[in-house]
Formats: sequence, structure tokens, C-alpha cells
Amino acid sequence: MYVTIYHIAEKASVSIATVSRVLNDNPRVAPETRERVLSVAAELGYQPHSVAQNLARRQSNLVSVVVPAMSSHFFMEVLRGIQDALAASGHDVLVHLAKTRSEGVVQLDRALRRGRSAGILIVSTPFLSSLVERLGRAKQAVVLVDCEHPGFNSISVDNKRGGFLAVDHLLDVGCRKIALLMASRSSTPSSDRHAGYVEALASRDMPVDENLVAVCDGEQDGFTESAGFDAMQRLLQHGARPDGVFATSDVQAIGVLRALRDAGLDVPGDVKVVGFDDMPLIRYAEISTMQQPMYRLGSLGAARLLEQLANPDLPIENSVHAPELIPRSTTVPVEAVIA
Amino acid sequence: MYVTIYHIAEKASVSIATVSRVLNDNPRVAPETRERVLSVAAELGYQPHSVAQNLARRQSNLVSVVVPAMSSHFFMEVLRGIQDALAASGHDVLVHLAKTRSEGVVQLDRALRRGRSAGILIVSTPFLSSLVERLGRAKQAVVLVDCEHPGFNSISVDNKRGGFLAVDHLLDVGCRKIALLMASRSSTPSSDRHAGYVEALASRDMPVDENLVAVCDGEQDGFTESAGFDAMQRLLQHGARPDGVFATSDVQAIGVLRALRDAGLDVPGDVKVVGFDDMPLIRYAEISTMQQPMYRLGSLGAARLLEQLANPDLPIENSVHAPELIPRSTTVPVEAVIA
DNA sequence: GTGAAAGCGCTAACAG
DNA sequence: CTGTTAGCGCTTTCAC
Repeated sequence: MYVTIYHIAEKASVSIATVSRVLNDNPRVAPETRERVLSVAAELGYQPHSVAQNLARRQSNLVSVVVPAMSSHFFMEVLRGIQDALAASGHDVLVHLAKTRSEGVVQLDRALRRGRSAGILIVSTPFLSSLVERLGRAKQAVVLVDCEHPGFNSISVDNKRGGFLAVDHLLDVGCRKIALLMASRSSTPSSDRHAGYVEALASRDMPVDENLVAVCDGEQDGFTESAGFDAMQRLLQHGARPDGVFATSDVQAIGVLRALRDAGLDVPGDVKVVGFDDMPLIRYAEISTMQQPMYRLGSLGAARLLEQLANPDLPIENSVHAPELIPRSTTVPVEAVIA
Repeated sequence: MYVTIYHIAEKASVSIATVSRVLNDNPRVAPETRERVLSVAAELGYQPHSVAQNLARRQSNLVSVVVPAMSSHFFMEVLRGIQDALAASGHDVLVHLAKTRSEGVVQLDRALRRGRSAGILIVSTPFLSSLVERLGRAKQAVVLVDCEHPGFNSISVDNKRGGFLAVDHLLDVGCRKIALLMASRSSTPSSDRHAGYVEALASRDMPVDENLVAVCDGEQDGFTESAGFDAMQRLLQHGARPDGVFATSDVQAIGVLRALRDAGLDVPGDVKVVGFDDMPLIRYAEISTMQQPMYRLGSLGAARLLEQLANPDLPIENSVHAPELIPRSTTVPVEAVIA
């Protein structure tokens, strides 16, 4: 059988209370006693039983993370950020991958089970009423990452600003007919980026041409290369001839590039392209993009959760992070291309 | 405070033992009693406290998964497979992302903590002696996924066979000078695929030309697009002029395509290319590849772990799965291209 | 069929 | 500074 604090207590000739104190760095222990207990513990190869600890402490050292089961770089990075931020406080990460929205609700229910976790992080999940209702009932600490809702703490990305900056950049490099390739209308990030697109055009007194706006459909809310390809091709077939394209994600931008090249158009000569995310594959492909602080979103979310756990009365706060423009070859100004 | 079995017991006028029996589907309970308890439980909105259950049962409903923190589709799919296979038995997934090998050891230590999890799944992790040693000490149920070691159960991919099939396919479609673009030599999957390459050539009495073998370096063991690009470019610069390329991963293949096109070579006209993995982005790019049953690896691994938990005396078993060739446009036979 | 009672391994008052 | 003693919430003999 495993070694428990009783074994240590016996061998070190102290009570289990003292052993527990030593193990929990309680200062009210004599130095020699501490030494002795520690050495016996080491000698016996003692490992605390976290389940028993959790039960006695009436707390959990687990944090549940509900995250879309999409294979993107984004979620891996967010998860890494979460794990790293949690590591120091001894918390481990319980993942709940959700492939669809309804699965998200099921996973949340699993995550919500009593005693399960100290808190919950919900990543990139659109806020359905069923979720809010469940979260309200269970008075658990919750932090939203890459999504928001007035009732909860959140760490989010200013997608509208991101869209604005992307389009503003296209305008700066000389584009005058800018197409928008957005994901499903039900995706909040995508519609926010759309709003940024509209705002950027408005800021230069340019009209929004609805014929230059294409919506990507399909799985993963249209955030796929093939959806980007199809939408771009549709746009071109309808006679649209943009000189700039803002795609609401890098994977879509890859599809856009492919469609443009298939149509014999040169990038950035004929058309300039900006994506969103800054995924590594794209980084290499030299696509200009809006960088999202993925790892940071995760680590900030986890840190916020920890704070909230330590001080439950903290007011609700939404920390918004602006994506940053990373200009690369797909938006090199025309003069530079000619030269 | 939360509702416990004591509350149910009181309200249903039974003992907590009976409540526990009902909740655990113990048949030794009178039907009416069962009814009553169940309805009170539902009325009170009772939720079992899994930590307390785990402590009392001396078991855990958590499974730890140590997995590389790489952003590939592969790991997301494996995780999904694991989660889904575990869901029915009520197990949840504790992830331990490891960015480097040494981090893998640290994460394993976390996973190994006593009482933590019912078992451990180790995904795509090369077997260092430090790992084996730790796993030996902790007599936990362990299943390796996408890696193997004689001392443990494993679900793995026949990478050598995969390499063989890929190269065999290139030979079938007319290639005679086939280059191999492999990842770091310390990567087992990569060297196994290399072995398959050698075997496929040998099976047709063709020599292995070392000038046609390039090793990708860099992060993630060289499994990146840029490493593939660099290696391919190096190969071409050294005067190699293959008519077929087998890249040990799809991301590398993407880099290969880019390098080939930059060099003015046509695919599949001048050079044919086969990758490995079948990631979605690549699926769209129409690259021929070796499909790996990722989701299945995960679910089989989890299922194996569950079996082992149920019956600890099961003999060690390594279930090997062959990847399947998915021929696409990058290996269309020459005649077809001309026609 | 049901209840009393003894844990699971640890923490946390409360005394001393 | 240290030990005694209740629990944490649930499971599980062992009697009845």
C-alpha cells in the first residue's frame, strides 16, 4: 500500500497533525521536528494524496477548460498559456473538448459537476442562454477567454479593432476596392471583424459595397481553407474584382490566395491580402495578418480565475486585447512591387 | 451549502447507506425505497461529489494524458478520440502539454501524483530512460499512444509500413529518383518511415542514394513547413533532381511544394510528392498522403487503458495500425498528366 | 432490504 | 510547539 502521513508520523514519532503542518509549511513547527519529518517523508517516498487533500480542504486543484475541438494552433496555444499560468499554484487542467455548440453544453455540464474543479475557463464559445443559465445556477468561478458576456469575467480580443486595423492597412498600401471574406454570421469574432471593416471604410468616407462581402459557410463556422477558397471564387465569378482582401482568418486567407492564383491574379501585385490569427504555417507563407496573443489570452484567463478564486468579491472585468498588425509580403505597397 | 446524501437520507427517511445504494444501482434495495430516494434526489438537485466518491472508492475517474504541445491536427484528434472513448465510463481527461522532452518528464511527474488519475496515456513521446524509470516506480496503468516500448501497452502506427507504401506508390506512378525528406533523426516515427523508404527501394532492387535524403532540423523535430522548405531547397541546390519526394509529414510536404515551385518545377509533372498524416489543410491542397487514424489511435488507447484498469493482469500488447495511402493530385501518373 | 459504523487520507480547529 | 479529535462526502462491510 501507499505511504500516508500516518506512516511518516509513526516513523518520525510525531502526530499526523505535525506531519500535516510540516507538509503544508505551517510555521508553528520546531525546526528540528520539521527536519525529521521531512527526511522521513523523503526516505519513505511520500506523495500527498491530492484527492484526500481536496476533500479535506473543501477545494479542488483542478480547473476545467471547455474548448472547441478544432485543430487550430489557436487553441493549443491558449491551452498552453492556461496550463503554464496554473502550474505554479498546483492546478491541473481538465479539458473538455466540444466539437459542436450542443456538445459544448454537455461538456460544460461535466465540468460543472460538484467538487470537480475550482473554476471554469470557457474558451471561444458563443454565449447561448443555456450556458448562461447553467453557469448562473452553479455558483462557480468562471472566466471567459476569447468570448464575452456581461455577467462574467473575460479576457477577449478586440476583433472590431483588429478588423479596422487590417482594412486600414490595406487602404494605406493603396487598395481602393477591398473585399471582406468573413466566416459564418453567427460567429461573433467574425461579425466584429466585419464591423471593423465597415468602420475602416467609413473612416475614409468609402462606401461598403455588399458585392465585395462574402460569407464562408461550412464546418467550423467557415473558418477553413476550403470555405475561403469557395467564397473567394464565388466573389470573382460574380464579377467582383477587388484590389484588396481581408479574410477573417489565416486559414481562409490561404484559400483566398489559392483562388486568386487560380484566377491568374498576382498577389500582391493585383490584389493584396490580410488574414487574421498569425498561425505558424501562415507566418511562413508570408501572409500579412493580425496577430492574436493566444498564449497570453490563456495565461491571463487562468490568472484572472486564480484571482477570482482568491477574492470572490472582485468586480466583473473584461480585459480586452488588441491584435497587432504583422505586415508581410501579401500587402507590400504597389510602388515597392514595381521597383 | 451543497446537498449531500445526508439531506436526501433525511428527507426520504432512510439511512445514507440506502441512499448510496440507490445512487450506485445496488440491487439490494426495495423498489419503492429506490423510487422515493430517486425522486428526493432529483427534487433536491443532488449532484454527487466526485472527489468524495473517489476517496471512498479508492480510485479516480480521471485519466492523465501527456501530450506534446504542438499545434497539429494530429493531437487534437487523438485527444478527441481519448475523451470520447472515456466519456461513457465517466472518466475525464487531465491534459499535460509538454513543449519539450524535458517538460514531458515534468508533466509526467505531475500526472503520476498519487491518487491523481486512474491511469496515464502517453502520446507521441520518445522513450527516454527517465520516463521508463518513473513509470516503473509508480505502478500505474499506462498505455502509450503513437509510440512504443516493450514494457507497456501501446497503440501505434506502423510507420515503416507507411513509408514503404508511400514510396511504393511513387514507384508505381513512375518515379525512379525518389528523395526522402525526413524529420530529425532522433524522431522515431521519422526514422521508421525512413526504414520504409529504404525497404521500398530495395524491394525493387533500387539503390538508396544518400544525396537524395535530406534531414529537416529545427523546432518540433523538424516537422514544420519551413524545415521542409529549407531541406528541399538544400537538396535542389546540391544538384539533386528527384522525380519524386516522400516527405515524412504533410507540413513538410507543403514546404517541399513551395520549394519545388520556386525552382520552377511542376508538380506532378516534373516531381511527384507524397506526405504523411492527412491533415485537413493538406487534404484541400490535394497532396497525396498517408492517412493516420488519429482519432482512432486516441480512442483505442483509452479503451485499452480502461481494459487494463478492469483487468490489471492483461498481458502487454502492442496494437499496430497501418496508415492508408490517399492518392491525390501530387502523384497523378505521368500519362494522365500529359493526356 | 436496511441501518450503524468504520473508514478513505488529509486538514483544521481546539486544547494544552 | 504539538497532539487530540472532528470532520470532508461518500462507500462498504457487517449485523439485524
